[in-house]
Amino acid sequence: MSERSGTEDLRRRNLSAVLTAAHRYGPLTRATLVQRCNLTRSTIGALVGELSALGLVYETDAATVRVGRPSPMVHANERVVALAVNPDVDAVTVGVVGLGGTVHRRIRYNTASVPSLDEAVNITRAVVEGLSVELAGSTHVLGVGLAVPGLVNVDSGVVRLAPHLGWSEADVVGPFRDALGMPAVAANDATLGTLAESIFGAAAGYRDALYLNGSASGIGGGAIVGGQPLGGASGYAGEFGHMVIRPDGEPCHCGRRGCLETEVNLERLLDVVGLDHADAEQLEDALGPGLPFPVLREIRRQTEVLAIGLSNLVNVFNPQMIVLGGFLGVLLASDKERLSAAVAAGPISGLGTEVRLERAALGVELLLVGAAEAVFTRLLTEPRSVASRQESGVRPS
Amino acid sequence: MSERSGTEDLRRRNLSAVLTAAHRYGPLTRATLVQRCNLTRSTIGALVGELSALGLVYETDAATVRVGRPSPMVHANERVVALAVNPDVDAVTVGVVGLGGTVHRRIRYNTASVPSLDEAVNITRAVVEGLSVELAGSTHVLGVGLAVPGLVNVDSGVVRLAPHLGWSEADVVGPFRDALGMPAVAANDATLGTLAESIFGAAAGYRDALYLNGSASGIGGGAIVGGQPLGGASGYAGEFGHMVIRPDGEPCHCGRRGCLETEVNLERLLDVVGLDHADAEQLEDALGPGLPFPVLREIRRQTEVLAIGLSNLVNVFNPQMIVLGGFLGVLLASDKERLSAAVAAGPISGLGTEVRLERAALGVELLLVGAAEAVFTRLLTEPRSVASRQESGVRPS
DNA sequence: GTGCTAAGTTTACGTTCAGAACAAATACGC
DNA sequence: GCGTATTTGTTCTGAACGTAAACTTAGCAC
Repeated sequence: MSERSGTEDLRRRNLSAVLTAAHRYGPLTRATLVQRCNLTRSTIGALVGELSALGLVYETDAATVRVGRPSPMVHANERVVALAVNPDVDAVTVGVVGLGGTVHRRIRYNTASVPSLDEAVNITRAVVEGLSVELAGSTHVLGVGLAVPGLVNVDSGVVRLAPHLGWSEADVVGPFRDALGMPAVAANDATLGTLAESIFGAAAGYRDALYLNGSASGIGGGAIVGGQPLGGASGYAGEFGHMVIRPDGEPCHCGRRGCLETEVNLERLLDVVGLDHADAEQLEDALGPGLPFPVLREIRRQTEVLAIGLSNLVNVFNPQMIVLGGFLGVLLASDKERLSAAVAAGPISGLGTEVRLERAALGVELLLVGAAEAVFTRLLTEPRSVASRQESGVRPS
Repeated sequence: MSERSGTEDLRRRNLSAVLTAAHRYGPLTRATLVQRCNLTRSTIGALVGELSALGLVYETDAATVRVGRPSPMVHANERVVALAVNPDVDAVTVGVVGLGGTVHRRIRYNTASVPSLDEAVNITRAVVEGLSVELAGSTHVLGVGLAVPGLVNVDSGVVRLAPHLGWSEADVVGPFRDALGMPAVAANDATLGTLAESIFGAAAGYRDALYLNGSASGIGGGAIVGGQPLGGASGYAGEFGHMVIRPDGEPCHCGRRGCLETEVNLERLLDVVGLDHADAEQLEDALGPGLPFPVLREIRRQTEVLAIGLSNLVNVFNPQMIVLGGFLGVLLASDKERLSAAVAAGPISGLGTEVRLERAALGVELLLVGAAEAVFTRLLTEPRSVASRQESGVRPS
C-alpha cells in the first residue's frame, strides 16, 4: 500500500528489470531485452544508456551472425562488486563477487580455532586490505554480505544464535560496516545458498523451489516462493533441520527429540563408512558400488527419513523442485531412485510425482554468490541508488 | 521480467492501491488515502474519480468532526459482488459477497447425501436463480469463487482429489462457468480461509502468518508469506494435515502413518467426550471446567502433538502469528497456556516466543469471504478490467 | 552493387503524477 | 456573528516517461 509511485518509479522499475535481466541471465542483446522486458526499442535504448552512464552495464559488439543490423551485447558490469564473507568453525572465507555473479576472488583463511566475531572482522579486514589493489580496479564496491551459519535477524543485522561459532545476540553488521567502511548485510548461510541456487544454480528459472543443505553442522535450507526468497518475519525461516520427524527419537541439541538433522546426519554416515569427520569431502568417493551391508542400511535409513522430511515440505510448499546440497546431495546421488520414489509416494495424492529432485549446482562459490546477491539486491531494485558514487562507465577490456 | 510497463501501468497500480485500500480497510477518507497510498491530493482525486466512474467506489459525506474542510468517505461499492460456493459433504453453501467483504446473503442448501459435481452445480444454479432479483440490484456480478475441500489446481480449475466429496480429476471451473454464465475460480477451502483471515480476520495486518483449520475432514491450512498467500506451483500448498509427526503412528488415509491429522483429530476428541460426530458444534460447550481425566488426557495429548506440528511450521516459516480455526481453535481456547508454552518452547532458539497464537475471527462466513476474495483479486489488481461492463455508478441508499 | 532485414535512433505525442496556487468548508476565538 | 486558522478538495502547469512511427544504420544474400 505504501509503495512509491510517480512517473520516476516507473523508470526505477524498468531500470531494475533491465539490470536484473543482465545480471541474472548473462550478456543479452538489446533485442532480447526488448522481448524479455516487454518494452520498445527506444525505451530499452534509453534504459541501457542510463545504466551505462551509471557504470552498471557496458555494451560490446554483437556476437551472433545474422541478417539485419547487429544488436550489441549488454553486460552487467562485473567491476561493480560486492564483498562476501562466510565465517565458519575452521575458516573465514572472503570473496569478491562481480555483478553477473562472477566470483573474482575467493580467499579461504584457515583458523586454528573457532573464530570469534572480532577475529572474523579482523581477518576480513586484513584480507580485504590485501585485495586493495584489486578492488581499486573495481568501479564500485557496493558493500559486504555476510553468510552466517546461524539465526540472523536480517533487519537488525543481529545474530541471535550461531551455535557452532559460539556467537549469540551479537550485532554482526555493525562491526563489519565500521571495519570495512561500507554497508553490510547479514543473513543465514542456507538462506543465502537458496538464493544463489535459485538465481545461478540448479533452481534457476523455478518460481517455487526448496533448497536443503546438509553439513557437519546440521541441515539448513530455504524456500523460493513465487520467485521470492522466503524470509519470514525476521529472516529466520528455513530451519528445516529442526522439523521433528520422530518425537521419541534421538535428542537434538535444540532440546527436542527426533529432529530431521539428528536422524539424517553426516556424522552417522561417516561413522559407518569409517571416515574421520575431517574427510567429509571424501564421503562421496567412499560411497561407490559394492558397499558393505551396514553402510547400505544406514544410507537407506537416512534416505527414508529424508524422504519423510521432504514429503512434509512438499505437502507444505507444493514446490516444482528441490535442490539438495552438501551430504544431502551425496545421499541423492548415491541412491537417487530410492529417494525419488519415496518422495514421489510420500506427499498426498501423488503430489510428489511432480517434484524434481536436483543436486546443488554451485560448489564452493555457493555462499559467496549468495552473500553478494544479498548486497546486490538493493542495487538491482534501485539502480539509481548508485548515482552518488557515479564514475565513468569504463568498459573492461 | 515480463511485466507490463508504460505509463498506464502506473495508473493501474495506483487504481489498484486505492481500490484495495477501500476494500480491505473499510471506508476511508480521501485524506487517509493520500497518506496510505503515498500520493498527492490531486492524484487521489483523479483516481477516486475514475474508480467512481467505473462504479467500484462511491463517496459519502465526511463522518469525522474536525477543523478544516471535511474529507469525504470513500467506500468500496458493496453492490459489486462475487458469488461464493462451498460444496461440502452434507450441504452446498452459496453466498453473495460484496466488495469490502460484506456477506450480503448466505444460503446453506442441505443435501441428503454427498453431492456430486453435477448436483453441486445444479444446486448452485437453482439458488442463484432464486437470488436473481437481489442480484439485479448489484452493479456487477464479477464471477463465482469455489471453495473446495480438496486439492485444486488453481491454474486449470481442476480438482485433483476431494476425498470427502468423492470428486477426482474433475474440471469444476468449467461447469460452474457454463452454468452460471460468469467467470469462475476454484481453490482449496483452507487456502481461501487463510486468505479471508489474513484480510478481514485475526491475521489482518500481518505479513507472515499461518492458518490451520481442523474439521471432521482433517486439518488444512495455508500461509501468508510477505503479505501474499502461498500457493505453490499449482495451488496445492498448505497441506499441513499430512505432515508426518510419528512415522510409526496410526495409519492415515493418505497412505502414510502418523500424519498430524491422524494424531490431532476431531473424531478422537468427540469419542472421549462422548459426543456424536454430528455434534461438533457443541464440542466447545462440552469442554468446560471439571473434565474427567480421560478427556483431559486426550486434550493434553492432542495439544502436545499439535504443538510439535506448529513448532515445525514456525521453524519453517518464522511467522508472526498463527491462526487456529475449527476444533483447533477449540483446543487453543481450552488450554491456551499449555499450547502457547509448548509452541514457545518448541522451535529453535526461542523462536516460538515471538509467535502469537490466535483463534480464527471469521465464523461461518469464512469460506464465502475467501472464495469471493479469489474472485475480487483480478478486479483489485486491474480495476479497469471492469470497464467493459461499465454502468452508472449508482450510489446505494 | 542492390535489395532485404533486423535493429538502433530520432521525434512527436499521450498519459500520468507532482507541486503550486487557489477555493472551499469547518472549528475556534473573540 | 465575524474573522482567522486549518485542513482538504480542485485546477493548472510542468516534467518525466514510455509508445509509435518514421528514419537510419549495418550486416547478409544474391
